[in-house]
Amino acid sequence: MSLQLRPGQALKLWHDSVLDLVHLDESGLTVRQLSILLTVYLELPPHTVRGVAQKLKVTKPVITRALDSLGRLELVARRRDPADKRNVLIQRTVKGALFVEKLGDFMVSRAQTLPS
Amino acid sequence: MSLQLRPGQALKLWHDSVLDLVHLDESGLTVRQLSILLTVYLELPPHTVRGVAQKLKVTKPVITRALDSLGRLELVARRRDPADKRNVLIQRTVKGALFVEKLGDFMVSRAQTLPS
DNA sequence: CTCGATTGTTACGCAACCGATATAGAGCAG
DNA sequence: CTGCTCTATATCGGTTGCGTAACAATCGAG
Repeated sequence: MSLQLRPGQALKLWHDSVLDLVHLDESGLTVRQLSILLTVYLELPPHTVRGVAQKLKVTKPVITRALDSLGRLELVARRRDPADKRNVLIQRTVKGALFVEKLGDFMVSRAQTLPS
Repeated sequence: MSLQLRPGQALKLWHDSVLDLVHLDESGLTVRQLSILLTVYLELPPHTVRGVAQKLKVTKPVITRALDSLGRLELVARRRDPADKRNVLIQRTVKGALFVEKLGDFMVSRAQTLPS
């Protein structure tokens, strides 16, 4: 089953949710950082720097720097891959999980207030 | 009529849409800039610097700088208010309208591919 | 073991953003 | 006109992000 959504609804939903995110902004997140965060929390592990870089179509240093920032905020963590020590595994954190969960709740409640 | 959306669906929809946005990224938009852009195009004019600043709960210089950037990208335009020349009216542009429209289309098509 | 390939990080120069403060221009009450 | 308020912008120092290029660590084929 697919979700039917008209452009006007979609944009309003995005607008409202982004506004919530800006208000929640203890962080100063970039669109890229947000994208990385959601990728790590929504797609199946394991996540490597290279893999995420390909997914976002950006260079690896971009991911490294974003992980520095997200790590400082404790929204994600890094760990060396024991199997192949060249790899870095991007891991979830409690704080990050709560943050993402809050984002989802915002969007759900915003969706309920959309005009038909 | 409200739109029923489960948290998992909402987050996946956001993830997919943000990913599209990052790919479309000729711009390097900030979450704040995106928020301003959507506000200008979705809410009723007129939009002033002060008004948008209140809406986003940020200071006015933040809006001024964001308008500099968005103006450089031709996504919005500025005009002095003839009635009260202290005000600056934030106006829409063709390029900005197309950009926002594209965002809406992305989200609509992403919504259709959501699992139920 | 050796060497090329792969992974992630760091270094560098540059541009953009931030918060806070100061400033310039316009309105408005008296 | 005078002074006070309001608007938006300019300025300052500091922080952060970017792209490119170099780098160290690790793997794996031969």
